[in-house]
Amino acid sequence: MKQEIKSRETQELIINKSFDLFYEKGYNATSIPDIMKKTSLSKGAFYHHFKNKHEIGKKVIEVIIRKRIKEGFIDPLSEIHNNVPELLLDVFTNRIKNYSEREKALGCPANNLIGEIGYSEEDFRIILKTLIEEWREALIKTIDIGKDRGEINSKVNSSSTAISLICAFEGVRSVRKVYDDDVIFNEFMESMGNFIKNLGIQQV
Amino acid sequence: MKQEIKSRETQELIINKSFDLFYEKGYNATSIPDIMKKTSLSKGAFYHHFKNKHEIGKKVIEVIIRKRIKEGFIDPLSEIHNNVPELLLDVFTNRIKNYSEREKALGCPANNLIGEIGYSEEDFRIILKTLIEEWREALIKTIDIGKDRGEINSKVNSSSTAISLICAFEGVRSVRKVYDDDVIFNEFMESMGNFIKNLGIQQV
DNA sequence: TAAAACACATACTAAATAGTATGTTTAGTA
DNA sequence: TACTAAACATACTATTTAGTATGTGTTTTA
Repeated sequence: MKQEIKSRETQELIINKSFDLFYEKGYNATSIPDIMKKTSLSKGAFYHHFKNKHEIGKKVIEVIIRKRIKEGFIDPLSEIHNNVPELLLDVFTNRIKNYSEREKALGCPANNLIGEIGYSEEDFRIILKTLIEEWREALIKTIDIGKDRGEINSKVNSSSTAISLICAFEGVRSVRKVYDDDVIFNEFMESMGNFIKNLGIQQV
Repeated sequence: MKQEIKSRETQELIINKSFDLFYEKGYNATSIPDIMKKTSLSKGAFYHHFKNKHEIGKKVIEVIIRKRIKEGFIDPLSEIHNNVPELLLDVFTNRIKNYSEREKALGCPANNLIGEIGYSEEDFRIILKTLIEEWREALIKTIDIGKDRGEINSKVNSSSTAISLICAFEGVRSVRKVYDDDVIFNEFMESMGNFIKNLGIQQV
């Protein structure tokens, strides 16, 4: 039993440090020695727990990145007692204000990985797709609730709106990376705010 | 004279092949031997014309990526005889339909680079920022013309709208990378279309 | 309590990589 | 026509890398 706990702790340590480095330097620019230096463990420890770099990449996406999306963007949608447009406004704009400088400068971990992988890492693509789909489905549900309640115009296409919100959000986090100030975020929030508010207004 | 021409041709060849590989595999995953294999030239040729990998990275952004943004997104905005919302609709949605499978799967080269660089490549960041700024300024001008002509609501914030258009567009191209079909593009275009159309409608 | 299994550490290999040093050929020049 | 320099090619170095093989102490189990 003691061994099992130790093993899991070590695995978690390696996964966490891997995420930190992938986030900071990117997947390709991070080596296994890099990771193990951060854990203060040896290379033997890495290869005891994981088959290769590709596998830790998958684990990082499946565990850490998934958790971040769930806790940061999906779970907050359950605060459904709020008015839906306000809820969306909160998740997609207000939240940005609370990002740390590090998070602003480094952007979205999932999006960075998407940018980095080409045709190459097909496995990563599939997992990332699943994460986006989960996010999208949660958003669609929320928008549909808003429609039922009359808070969102019934003519709004929930699915296309959900995807657009995700895309726009991933887009700013990406574009913000090349800036060194918050101008882009502020301008984006204004426009995004209008977009969300318009979901509730009768359109032509 | 003959030498100068040869030299420039070789440099262009190296830059072009570098772009192809950066686009397909990413910057970090592309090695100089990789590049030179594509050019059928030797390593000596590379280091004769360029100082190191970092320098070819800068050149690729400054020359190729800049040209792509200019020709694909800035120059078309000069077709100003068109109605501005329609012009935007064309540049930001219709254009997507004409992308090759390769371009759909690989996403936006500029955005991929942004995703890949962390704090690390500060030089790249600065150049990419300049490109985005040029794009944004062109968009602001276009939107302002639309306002003057009464095609766009005067209450619309040109600057924040410009950034949002760019962000949303970069966002879809990124998100599309994890999918293997055009559903995301189609859904995005619908929602983006509404956003652009709303620019012309009196808002509350 | 002996032995098997586990959780690592250490030492190594083989390949790839950035970059250099030194050719060799061709084009410009005095 | 002799010299120089540019445009490469070839050969090499030093480092980093992924991955393996093998060791050692600690649990777990039979």
